[in-house]
Amino acid sequence: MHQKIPCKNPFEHLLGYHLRRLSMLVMADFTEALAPLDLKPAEASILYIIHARAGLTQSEIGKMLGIQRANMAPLIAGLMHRGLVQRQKVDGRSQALTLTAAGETARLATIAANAAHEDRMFGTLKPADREKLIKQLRTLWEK
Amino acid sequence: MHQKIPCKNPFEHLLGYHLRRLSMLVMADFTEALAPLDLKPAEASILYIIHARAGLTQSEIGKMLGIQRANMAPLIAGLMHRGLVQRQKVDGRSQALTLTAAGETARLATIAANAAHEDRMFGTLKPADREKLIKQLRTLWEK
DNA sequence: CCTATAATGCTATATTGTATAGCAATCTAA
DNA sequence: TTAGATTGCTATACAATATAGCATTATAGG
Repeated sequence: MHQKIPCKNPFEHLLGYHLRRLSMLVMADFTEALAPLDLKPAEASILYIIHARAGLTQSEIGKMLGIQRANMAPLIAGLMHRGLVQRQKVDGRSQALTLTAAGETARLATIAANAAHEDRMFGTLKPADREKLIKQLRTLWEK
Repeated sequence: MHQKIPCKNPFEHLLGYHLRRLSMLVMADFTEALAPLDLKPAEASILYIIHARAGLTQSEIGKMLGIQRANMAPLIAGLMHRGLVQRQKVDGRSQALTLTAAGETARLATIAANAAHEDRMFGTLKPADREKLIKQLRTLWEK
């Protein structure tokens, strides 16, 4: 038998625990940072993607972001209704998505909000550590 | 889950993005690892805490885990109904919580499941990197 | 002591994010 | 040509979380 060390916080040595706590904190701050722009995180992500890869269909975007087809429908409908996104028939089913001028304006605003948010959350890390952390996290979740 | 489409990813340089993707992946695996034990992550966490700090009230546990008083009530009721947790009056309001024998058995099972889960998720990292990562994440979310 | 305030446990309800089922129209491949 | 897959969508279900309010009890100040 090995010696047991009394531990007040039983999660102290669990990576998953700290990961989740930080992730929740960061998401809360991100949500708050986007609120003045009247955008939810998922909506902001969609604007990002459409800008980077204009012409994708909403199903493809959903696959990239891990959002179901069924849940993409009202999201895109909302963005279109607000004039941030427009679509164009590709064939009888698919519709290519692009940002409107207003959508691009909104995207630029979220870029700024996001940068401030990242600094708020991770500003205490040196840029090199920040970059290294990104690489570490990415290799852990990608494949 | 979802298929990954080759793309230039506008989130590549965002720490918050990778943090969230990894956190979601890890939570999904954790939930799956606990499923055979018929425990949800929150329930497992509660067993951990009660073991480490027997005698706490459910409100205090809630504060430690970030769970509202209102949401603790059915959680604790469920654990008691399953005979994993018992309580004892402290005064007219508060009740001190302790694990039953069955609760301790369940806790030990989750410890094993959790260890396997952490290895599955983070096993590619060297122990030193793992420890460093924990410290980094903790300082980012705590205080 | 008495009383105002706070804490505890709880119910009921709302909100949110996400998951499932199924449908009509359309495309694709055998 | 036709079986099967894909797209967009509606409706619905579910789980986690948030809010409001209540009865009981504890605590602190006068």
